[in-house]
Amino acid sequence: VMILRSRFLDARRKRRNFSKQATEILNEYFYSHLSNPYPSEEAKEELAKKCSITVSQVSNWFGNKRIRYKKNIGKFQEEANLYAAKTAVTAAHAVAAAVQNNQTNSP
Amino acid sequence: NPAPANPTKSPALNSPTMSKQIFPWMKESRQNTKQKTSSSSSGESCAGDKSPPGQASSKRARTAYTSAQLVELEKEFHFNRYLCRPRRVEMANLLNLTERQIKIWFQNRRMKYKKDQKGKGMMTSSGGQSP
DNA sequence: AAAGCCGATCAATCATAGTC
DNA sequence: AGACTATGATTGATCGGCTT
Repeated sequence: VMILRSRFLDARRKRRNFSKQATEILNEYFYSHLSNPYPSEEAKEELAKKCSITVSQVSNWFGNKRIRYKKNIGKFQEEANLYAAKTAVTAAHAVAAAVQNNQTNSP
Repeated sequence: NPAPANPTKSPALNSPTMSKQIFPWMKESRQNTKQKTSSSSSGESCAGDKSPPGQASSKRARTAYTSAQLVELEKEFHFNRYLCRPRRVEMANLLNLTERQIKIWFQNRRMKYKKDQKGKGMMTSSGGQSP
């Protein structure tokens, strides 16, 4: 009903995609918290700063991501593995650093 | 939803091809978390709540408000950010919406208003560009 | 106890950007 | 150029928590 219901009162025009780095950061967080991808307000603020976008945009991103992910898990399988591997490497580096640090100043 | 105790805390997923589980948030399509033993129309105090043809699910289809309805709602919102009960009943009849819908609309509108106010208010000294 | 509000989220949809 | 897909934003409606 009332097709073309408004045309006005719709400020969602002129949208721009986020930068590649921003999407990278958001995806990294999403897939490294896949068991519970619900960032706290503080986490959102931090992400917003890193991505140079607003907190609302971070919320929108996670909202869209969650819904679309669960709607078609298979479609994101590839992406999921990609980021899973990436964070695994990061974690490995962290562990390596920790181990080394532990050896240098140990009893 | 009591998240199932996660046995494996931080598995060292080595192989790049796996590790996909179906965590609880990926399930349940809303309107289900609370399964009371018996099903009954949610206690609504609003008159005129039409139950979907037949019965079954309460799909709560996303009703598309007409521009006329939105204009009236917006006008009223400018007058009062909050609605008193009598006025709400009046608008429900006028716009052919349930009291609940009016109430929800005002709640959402207040949230939107607050969000808008947040965005404004901080302009260092640069103007907008327009290529 | 019940009704309303808030904050977060969901889910459907809109409109545009990007791809082929 | 046009169809199709990806993606950011909007919004009616729900859920849980807290207040009146």
